[in-house]
Amino acid sequence: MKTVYERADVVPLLAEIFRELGYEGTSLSRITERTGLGKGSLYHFFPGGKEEMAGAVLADIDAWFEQAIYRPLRQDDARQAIAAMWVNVNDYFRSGRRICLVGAFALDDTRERFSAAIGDYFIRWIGALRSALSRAGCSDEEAQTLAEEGVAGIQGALVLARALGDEMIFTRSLETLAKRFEAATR
Amino acid sequence: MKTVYERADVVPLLAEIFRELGYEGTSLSRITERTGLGKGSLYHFFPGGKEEMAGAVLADIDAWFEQAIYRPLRQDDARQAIAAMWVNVNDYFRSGRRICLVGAFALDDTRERFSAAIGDYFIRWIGALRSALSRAGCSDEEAQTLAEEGVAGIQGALVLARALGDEMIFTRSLETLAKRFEAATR
DNA sequence: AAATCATTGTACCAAACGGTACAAGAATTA
DNA sequence: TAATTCTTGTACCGTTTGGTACAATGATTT
Repeated sequence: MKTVYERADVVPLLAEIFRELGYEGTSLSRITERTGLGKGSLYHFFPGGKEEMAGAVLADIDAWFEQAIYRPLRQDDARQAIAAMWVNVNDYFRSGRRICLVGAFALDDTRERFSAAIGDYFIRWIGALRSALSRAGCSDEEAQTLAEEGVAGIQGALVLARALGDEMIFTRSLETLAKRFEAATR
Repeated sequence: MKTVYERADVVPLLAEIFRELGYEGTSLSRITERTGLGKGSLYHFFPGGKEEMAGAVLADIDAWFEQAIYRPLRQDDARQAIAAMWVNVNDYFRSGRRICLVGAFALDDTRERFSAAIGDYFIRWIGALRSALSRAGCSDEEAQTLAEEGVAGIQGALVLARALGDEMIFTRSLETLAKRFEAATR
């Protein structure tokens, strides 16, 4: 028996599984089959079972967005951070081939289990984006409206891209949003 | 034993259950408990089981959107039909308390089962909206972009409203979109 | 009223579910 | 090397899953 994995190595694998199958659709047998880890290992790393696994995935996602998206929006040059956001988001979601797990969890009953993490994720995204827009010259009201429109637009573009099996519509939607932001901050 | 229900009476009940729990999260026991119908009745109306139930729900949704949203957008006065769309969509989704089942199905593996119906729903919505925008004076390119932005914006607003447990953000997002459309069609 | 058809509740099925127990092997420390 | 801790595979648990069979009752037709 080998000691190959650490908890941190498993989380990204779990993330991909939850993304594809959803919370209820992800069974322990699918997890063992796709991670190669038996139930022994799984319950050793995540004593709380499936719920703890999904929780760890959400925390991991949150940490990534915090450092790659939110913090730059709050601290760095506003226009540059916004421009970087479009690029990073397009990469992160693989041009729409990958979905937003937080958004997906929000849509069904799974939300009840993780409402705090789900709410936080979007509150902080909108807040960080609003901060950047304010610094870039938008009025408070305009910054709030535009920030909500941007985040909602990304989530909607993911739905559309998956529904139509079309990556181009995702990238195109981001470009449209980017243009709106540029028009409002010059 | 009574003969109360018809197939058509069950479909809206099923729709609400699938909306709340998702496809995988919806078990036959939850269905029997919330519809009051035993497995006997259920499999009598839907011999194909859960998949046929969800298929019937999607067909029902599609029919509603066709008559209430798409057809007016294609046939009636363009500006009026667009204005009516925002109102009808806000009502249909109960200000964001209700989600779009088609969008939710698109996000996870459930898409594989119903990809044709899911794709159709969004293609026809975008197409109808583009038609109205064109008739209202938009260029072909602008109409396409704006139609995609509108449908994506609605889907994203549903995600946000559910994630934040906030109805106002949904209604507010629709108003923002409506203003964009008005600015582009005058 | 007899016969037919539509509807329904109950009992049942094998398979899969999430989770637990635990002994045995690996890695680390003493 | 001995003791200890960290990992892992396997077997097992009770429950729930989607689905089937079928008899019994309701409504409808003849």
